[in-house]
This record gives sequence, structure tokens and C-alpha cells, in this order.
Amino acid sequence: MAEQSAEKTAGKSPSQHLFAAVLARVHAVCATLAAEGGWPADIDFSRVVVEPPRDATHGDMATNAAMVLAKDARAKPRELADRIAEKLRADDLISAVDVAGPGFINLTLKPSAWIVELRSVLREGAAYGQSAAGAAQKVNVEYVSANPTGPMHVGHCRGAVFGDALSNLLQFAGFEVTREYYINDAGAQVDVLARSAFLRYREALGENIGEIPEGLYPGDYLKPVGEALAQEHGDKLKAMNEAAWLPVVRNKAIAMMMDAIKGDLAALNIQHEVFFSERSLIEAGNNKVAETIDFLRAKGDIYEGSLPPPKGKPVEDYEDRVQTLFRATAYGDDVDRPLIKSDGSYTYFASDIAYHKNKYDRGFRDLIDVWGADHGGYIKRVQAAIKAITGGKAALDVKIVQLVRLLRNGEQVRMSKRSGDFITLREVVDEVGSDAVRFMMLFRKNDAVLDFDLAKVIEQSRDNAVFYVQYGHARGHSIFRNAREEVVPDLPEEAGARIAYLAGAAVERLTEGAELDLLKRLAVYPRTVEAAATAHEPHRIAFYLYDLASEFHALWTKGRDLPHLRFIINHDAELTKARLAMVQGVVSVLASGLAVLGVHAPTEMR
RNA sequence: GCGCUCGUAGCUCAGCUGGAUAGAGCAUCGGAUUUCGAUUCCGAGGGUCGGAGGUUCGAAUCCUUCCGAGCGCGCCA
Repeated sequence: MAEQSAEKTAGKSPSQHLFAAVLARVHAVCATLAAEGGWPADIDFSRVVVEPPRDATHGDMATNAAMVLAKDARAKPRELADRIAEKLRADDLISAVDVAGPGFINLTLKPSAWIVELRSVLREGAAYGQSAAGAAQKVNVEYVSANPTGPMHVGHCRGAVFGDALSNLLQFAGFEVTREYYINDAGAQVDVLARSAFLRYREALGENIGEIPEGLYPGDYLKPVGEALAQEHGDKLKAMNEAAWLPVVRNKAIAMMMDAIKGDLAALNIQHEVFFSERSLIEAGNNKVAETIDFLRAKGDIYEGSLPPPKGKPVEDYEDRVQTLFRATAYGDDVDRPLIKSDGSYTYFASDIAYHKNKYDRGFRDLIDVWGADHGGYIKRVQAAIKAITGGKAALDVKIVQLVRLLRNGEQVRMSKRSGDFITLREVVDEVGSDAVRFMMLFRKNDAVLDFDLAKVIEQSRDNAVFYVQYGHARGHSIFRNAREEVVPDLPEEAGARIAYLAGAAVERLTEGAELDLLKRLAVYPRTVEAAATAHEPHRIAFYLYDLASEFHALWTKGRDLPHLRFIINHDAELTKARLAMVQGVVSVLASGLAVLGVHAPTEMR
């Protein structure tokens, strides 16, 4: 039933969308004036923008060209604006130009401009809004990276959804995206996992293990691991000492936990291309961490020294000792950071440097990590390390996702049912569905705390943004069904055929103000995609979709009182087709945006 | 003590990388309303953008400094 628009459209030329087209014309005018007026040759047009004015009464678009260029052109902004405006008036897209305020140039486009844009939507279908801005540049997005010590709990899901939607968005904007998961399978916590699983193994062999001791993972989810071990090894492991059985049990437990996690992610429609094992970095004979430290040492970024004791809460067993330190302060961090623990093993940071170096070595220059709020203090040191390793040739953007407060009808839901047993991601998805989870996780800026109300997100009302947007898409299809029965019997059902059919409609008959407003809303989609992609902010897509759906619903509602505004006009098949073409434009863009968010676009709301 | 993030209408939040008179949804108040299947619409009131300085044609947005909240602060991951 869902009509996803994820179809690959590679090779298709991206649309020169309307704002970009007008910007190009403004640039052309400025270039002409520059030639005529003898402006400096190196004049920079990059700050010139064309954007929707805050107040729609000012026109359709506004440009700051005159204000930005005035200084270099040695002219007063208003005067320069007048000269630019005069030339723009000759443009065939533009019906009115006026200069306002300190030198804004307001442009009103001819209605035909929006009609033409609608034709692009219909021609490009799912590809509309796609951009070449990424220029096929490789981007690595690392997200989730939950420890493989148990199933995913609700705390993980925001970062998971955010990273996934951001990846979709970047892909749609023309980047070549790799979705990556870093498996922390080398630290002490996986040894704890192994010991916990070993207990379950003994249990599976019939032993009474009693209470799970403090410090081990108590969850029932380890029982299947114990059973699998018993099946595979019988009681052989019991005879071994810990040093012998631990790696065996650990590998099995990690593998099974990762399977569980992948299943949880699949329930949210998330798939990574690369699962990168931390342990693989320190394999005997191929120790990437040691290599990385040597690499940094050769650059003079490693030294032996001691650090001042940490401020804030005192560390009980603090011992002042000389250790191997990375000179993070030389790259913007606050203190230098240790790389080797007193037992000789590497710190997490040390392997993390090696891991990020590995990303760089694989050709990534654009790195994005999605982390939870409690890791905020870790950003500077990793960025410092990347600066040191790549000589500033790669950039890491760390996106911090804030906490989610889980509510039910406004009452806070306790995150752990009893000690050690968190509400799992799967429970939440099972209760409200992945669409609700995904959309609501994205309907807020990533760095703001988010309230997630289990009751509200399945409500069918305007309050519930997921419903409202999906309903917009479904309503479009409902209109198609009705139209087919009443006025346009040969309207194809299949999306591609329907779009092709409607592309031939007499869309120039769309002349109502409210209709043109809706077309204008469609036209800002490509811009929204680009802006959201460059800012790494998928939430902008969610808000855009909410606005578009609102406007669409509003127009539908107007038809209730004003029959001439209805989409289906019984006595006028040509006009009906034109309006269906507009509805199709809305449906296409809603489906496109929802696909970016990873949310289904249903054709009915049952 | 230091660092990071945040502070916008009564509430929940947008604000398009510096643009014009700061927006939306709830809530409140005032109207309208038997639907092209699917739980409405229009309007109004409500703001020193935490405070104070600064940068410039122009600041919610950038800088400085206070106030308040959250997170973090050698050999945890």
C-alpha cells in the first residue's frame, strides 16, 4: 500500500530549481553591471542569495545583492539596487521588481513560473528536489554504534533514526554516503558480557546459578546465548580456565548480540553498509592502534608526561604517573589525552583515533559522527586527533542527539522497568510503529531535548504531525480514487503512469491564489533539501512536510464552502485534470520527503 | 573550577548559517460549520528573543560578560 519514492534516479540531471534559476539571473545581471561599471575583478558574488521573503506581501523572492555588493561596487545600496532592479524587470520569469528597505530587491514572479515548476515536479517525479550539491563526494556517517552487550533500548533510537535520515538526506542531495556502525567489541564491557553469558551457559547445562552477581549483565536476553553455547560445546568449556573460554564465549555473545541489534534496527528500517570492529584494529600482526601512535609520534604529537589531577569531583585512587599522551592541546583541545592505560592496553580514545584514521585512509574527507548527549565532552579531542592525523584535510562534524523523555498521556514513563532492564527499542516500535517513532524523532532539532508521547503519536489529529503528514499523502490518493469514479475514469492507478498522464494536463488553468500558493510551497522543496543537507539537519524536512501538508489540507477544506475551489469539478474534466496534476505534485513531494525521513507514505489511513 | 549544549508567546517548538513589522501548533477569547470517505475552518489577544554591552547599513542569529538549566571533566566505553 505504501508508495515509496526511493527508486534510483541516477543519471537523471538534477533540476535547476527555481530559486537557483533566479539566483543565476541575478548573478548575470550583476556581472553585466560589473563589466559596465568597472567593478573590481575579484568581486565575490557568493554572498548574494535569493530567498523567500519573511513576509509574503513583499513578493515571491528577495535578493540582498545590492547590499552585499555595494561596498565593492563603491555604490550606495539603494542606488545599486535600483540599477539591478531595472535590468531584472526585463526578465521573462519576473513580473514585478521593487526596491525596499535598505536595498532589498523584491521579485514577484509571473504565475507561469510556478506552473513551469509544477511541470518539473511532474516530469522528475521522485527525483524532484534531488540535488547535485554533494557532487558525489564521499561522506561517512557513523551512527548507533551501541555496545554489543544487549538489545537496543529507547535511549538509542533517536541517534539511530537521526543518523539514518541524515544519510538519506545527504544521498538525496548528491553525496555518496556510507552508513557505518562501530562495534565496541574490545573493551572491558565485552569481557563482562562474556562472563555473564558463561553463567547462562552453566545454567543451560542444568546448573542452578542463583542470583546474577552484581557487576554482570542480568538480562534474560543472554539465556539464548548460554543455550547456544551449550549446544555447540557441550560441557567442554566448563573444564577450561577463564583465559581459555573467555574469547570463545565472547565471540559467540557478541555475534548474537549484534544479530539482535541488527534485528532491532531492521524494525526501524535501518541498515548499515559497514560494521567496523574495534577489535580488528588491534589484531596481532596488524596493530593499527600502534601504527597510528607511531604515526603521531613521528609528527611530534606524542610525548611521555603526567597530567594535572582533574578538577571537579576528586578521583579517589588518583595516582600521578607518567604516561603516553597525545598533544591534543596543540589542536584545540583543553588538555592532552592519555593513550595507554597503566596495564599497557590502549585507551578507548587511542583506538578511536586509529578508527578515524582508518576512515580517512578509506578516502573519506567528510566525516559525521552521531553521538548521545553524554559524549559531548569527547568532541574536541576527536576533532583534535583528526586535525593532527589529516593535517586539516578532513572535517568531522559531530551531531549530538539530546535525551528523549518517554511519556504516555503526558505522564513520564520510567525508562527501566526494574534494575538493569530497560525499555527496549523493540517494545516502543511494536507499540506505536516505526513511522511514528521515526517521524517524531525528527520533528525536533537534534540538540534539543525531545518529549515522545506514546499515546499522542498514534492519535489521528492535527496535533499529531506524523498522522497529519501521512494523511496528506493519503488524502491525495483518495482524491485520485474519487476523480476516477466521477470525472477522469482513465486516470491510471500506478504512480508512474499516473504522473505521466497528469503531466499532459492543462496546468496553466491553475490560477487561484490558493493554488499558486501551494505551488510556491512545492517550489521551495529543492531549496529546503539543500539547506537541510548542508546544515546536517534532517528535521527541516519534517517541518517542511508538516507545512506542506497543512497548506494542502487547508485548500481541501476551503472547497467545502467554496465549491469552485474543489479539486474535482464535475462539469470540467480539463480543470479537474489540472488540479489533479497539482495534487500529484503535492503527493510526489510528500512521498519524496517522507522517503528521506524513512517514513511510509500510505495511500489510505485505515 | 573548566568545557560543551541549551534559554524565543501561558505551554510545546520553528526561525532557511546576518535581513525587512520575530512565526506555527496547542491553550485562551470571538465567530463559522451535516464532510470531494477518513475527527474542522476563519479571526483576535498574547514577546524588553534570559540580562547587559559590542561588531555593521541590519543581530534571536556573530563576539564579550553575567544569570539560569542539562551533560561531561586522567588509566569508562
